[in-house]
Amino acid sequence: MKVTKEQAQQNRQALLDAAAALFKERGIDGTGVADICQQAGLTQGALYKHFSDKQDLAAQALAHGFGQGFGRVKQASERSDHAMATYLDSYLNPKVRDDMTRGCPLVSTACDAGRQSEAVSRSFRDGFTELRAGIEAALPASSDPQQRQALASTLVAALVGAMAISRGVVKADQALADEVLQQVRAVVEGLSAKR
Amino acid sequence: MKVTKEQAQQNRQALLDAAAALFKERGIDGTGVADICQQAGLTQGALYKHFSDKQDLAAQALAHGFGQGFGRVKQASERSDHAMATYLDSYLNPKVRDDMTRGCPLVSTACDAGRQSEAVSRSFRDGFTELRAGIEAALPASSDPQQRQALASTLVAALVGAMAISRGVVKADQALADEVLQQVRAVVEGLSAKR
DNA sequence: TGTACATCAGTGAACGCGCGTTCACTGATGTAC
DNA sequence: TGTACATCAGTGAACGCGCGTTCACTGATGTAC
Repeated sequence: MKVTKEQAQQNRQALLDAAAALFKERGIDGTGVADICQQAGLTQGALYKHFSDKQDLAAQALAHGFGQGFGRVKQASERSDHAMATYLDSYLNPKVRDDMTRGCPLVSTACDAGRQSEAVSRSFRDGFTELRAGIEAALPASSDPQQRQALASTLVAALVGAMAISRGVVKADQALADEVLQQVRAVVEGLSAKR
Repeated sequence: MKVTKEQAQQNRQALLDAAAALFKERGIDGTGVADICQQAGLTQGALYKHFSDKQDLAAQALAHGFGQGFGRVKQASERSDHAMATYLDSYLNPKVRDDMTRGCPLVSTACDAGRQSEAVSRSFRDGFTELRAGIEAALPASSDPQQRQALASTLVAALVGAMAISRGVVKADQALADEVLQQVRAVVEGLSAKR
């Protein structure tokens, strides 16, 4: 039956929430639309009233996921190195590693994104450039703006890589998974404070 | 019909070759066993005479993929910083980015590994520790061995993250994808030469 | 404000398809004598 | 060296299942008068 406009919008958000979480947890190819609809409390037919197909949902869910907190490096009011330390704690966190649902979409879909549609790639790019800009802003001023952005790109790559690797090895070797997180945390903090 | 022992071993290798390539290209969840068997020139039944199930094949194919070249940072005979430069060229290469088949298994399965069996995680860990040891050996001697390993972990994370990000954004923005590769290459080279 | 009705978000069953896995069977291999 | 036969890698068809997507239908919403 028909439903109020507000209810329809709420249902749409529920689908995006469920999709964002499940795609992060199980991957895009590893998640069925039935699971998403069930978690959102709707039937499968309803999904196709909001999204043209699974790829469209994936692209919008990825963008939705970025909008939920990982883009910004905390408040600009704090001192920049302290803000960075806080951000690193929340990013390279063992608890976040063990609950993919809570992690940065950049990590969960890093490999997925290259294998999906161009729309998914666009959402992924937007998420990356936003995060890189946040990291760059938290870096101390540099004489060479190009070097500053290059460093920001490298730090983001290190964060994403470290979390992906930590997740990859954790089932086989939890000590190593923790070690990688700590090591990268220390090195990245050093690099972002320097100068 | 039965086949010589040598032929059986050859068929097994063909399955591992096909699986390693296809899993890298399309992901573990995105690849069907039928595709693998077809590429190896065998029927699906044959696969189960060599591997207990798809997870077993995935774990062994991942290990097989690491054995094909990405573990070692070139010859130890070269000067260490030159060896590193050569390695970075081959690793953070736009052509390798565009042909996942040729890339490092660590990148292609970084997200997959966390979602698969413990056996897959073990293969992933072995590949990571091997690559990290290679990078560490190519680093200049340091007074603090712990710092040296931490730097090696961070550089590997940066390489893996950079390639994954470059692949993620390339469909939407090729210039950005190339830029990330170059920026991370420059920063990593600087970090690995220093001191 | 009250009534008539077009709209359309959501339902739920069905579609064809490809998935991972199994299994009875084949027939060359390679061993036992 | 020659023969008999157990072994087993590989075949190919079939299994049940869950996938993404479609569609005729429902009925409350919200608009037109």
